[in-house]
Amino acid sequence: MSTAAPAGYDPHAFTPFAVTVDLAVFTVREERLHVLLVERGQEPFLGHWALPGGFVAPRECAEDAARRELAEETGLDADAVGGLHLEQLRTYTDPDRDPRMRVVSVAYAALLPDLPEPRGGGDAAGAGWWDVSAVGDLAFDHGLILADARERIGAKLEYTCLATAFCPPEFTLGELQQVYETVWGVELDRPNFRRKVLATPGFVEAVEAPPRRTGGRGKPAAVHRAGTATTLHPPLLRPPLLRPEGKQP
Amino acid sequence: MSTAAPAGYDPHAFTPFAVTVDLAVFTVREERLHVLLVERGQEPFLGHWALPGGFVAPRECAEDAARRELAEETGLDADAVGGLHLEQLRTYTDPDRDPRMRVVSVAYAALLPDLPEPRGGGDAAGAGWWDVSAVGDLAFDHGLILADARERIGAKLEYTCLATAFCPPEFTLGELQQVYETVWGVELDRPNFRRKVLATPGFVEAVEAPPRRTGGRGKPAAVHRAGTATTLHPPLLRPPLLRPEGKQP
DNA sequence: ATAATAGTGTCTCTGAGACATTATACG
DNA sequence: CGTATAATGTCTCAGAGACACTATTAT
Repeated sequence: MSTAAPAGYDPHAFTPFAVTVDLAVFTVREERLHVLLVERGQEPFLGHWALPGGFVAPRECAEDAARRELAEETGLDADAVGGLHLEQLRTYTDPDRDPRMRVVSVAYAALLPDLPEPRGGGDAAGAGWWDVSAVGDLAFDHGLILADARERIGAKLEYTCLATAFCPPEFTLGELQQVYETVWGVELDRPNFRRKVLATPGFVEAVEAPPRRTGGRGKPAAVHRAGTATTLHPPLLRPPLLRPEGKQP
Repeated sequence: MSTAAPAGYDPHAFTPFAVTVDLAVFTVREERLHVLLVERGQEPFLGHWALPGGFVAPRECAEDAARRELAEETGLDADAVGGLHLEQLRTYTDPDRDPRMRVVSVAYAALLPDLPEPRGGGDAAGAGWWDVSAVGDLAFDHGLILADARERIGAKLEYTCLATAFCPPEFTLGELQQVYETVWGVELDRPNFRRKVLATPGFVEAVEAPPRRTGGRGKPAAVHRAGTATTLHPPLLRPPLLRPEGKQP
């Protein structure tokens, strides 16, 4: 833009890039955080696991591309994918992140309830849910993207109502608490969690229905739906864990 | 990636995009939030104001491109630009956001102290600081980017120590408070603000120096430097303002 | 009965908002 | 002196952590 580089705005002076989307799709299964991975069927990184993703089409915005890829990978129908929360995470632009060519990738994170069918895409190379703490090295910089996505999701639970996106349409407060505990990797006090959630208008609303069994034993839990609120005021902060109180006076 | 779209990973099947960076560079001048804008010297949007930015070079990551553009626009030397906080905001990918061709833009936000020299780039078309509340329509989707940047900056002040980036190397607590009040558009209670800042270890540290004049009258304020902490626990939340308490049972 | 899970009540402590008071400069 | 700004102190209330206790189911 400066006079020293007037070519900056010259429409013929640009370098062509490929633009892709990569998806970090999370769910909670069996009290563990899981992420959707696909096994690569081509070089580079043939046989390695990677985040699902693909190229952005010529007349498509990145979010539409992400929804399209998500529908392909999970087998969810377009309506379901159209309604769920997709969060743009960050864009990864290291010149060497793809050995073939210059590719910048816009990363998205998505949260799904535990699907009865673990995968939907008829991908020959394989796809499936992985416990995030058991994920090894991923293709490209997808390990970095996955780490950023986990951090972002954890932070978002603090000040948004996003946790309900991990739950089925109707859920118990225990299941909602399990989401927080799984994503944050901590245990929460049940009475306090309950008090906080119910004290936030619009976070959840009670469902007038027969209470749900919890697998057999114990008192059946009341059933709730996600409310209309999107943000938490005040936030539900993660317990500080081992914060070293950095004092050096 | 699914068998229905195997071309997705074909390195010759991608659509070429131009990739740019756009910068929302903020400062606080005269108790108002200001943003750096440049006047466009070419079509499209000739004569309109826009955020500074430019194309990403062939072997450059987006953040390097942003720093390069920032140095060109502000006239800061490379060392100063290399040290300051650049925050990747979002990537804008609407297919029609640039009428000339398909351009995706990675937006960054930066915070600067009030510079003695309002601009540095010898840009013929003009550049300067604008009061954000007096900014009219901008070129492309830069109005949207600017709005997103303001929101992000405001949110970041809540849970990070970023506000010191708006201040010169040495500053008073009154100046720091002014940053919060300017960005948030609210008035804060001075004793409470002071208590909160000083109670956060590593946010600021006192400078052993003669107290600074405040323009003449009144008691001189003690001088502080930015500390080593980067996050605020617990956060310094914006006053809820007019939160309508959305209750509809 | 006991075990297991859901839900309620209560005490306490921290932190923030409101605001009075004191301190130190200038004129 | 009066005025202006910086800094300290105090009161109160909301919200969160800890935890005791009650309720309702299955076995």
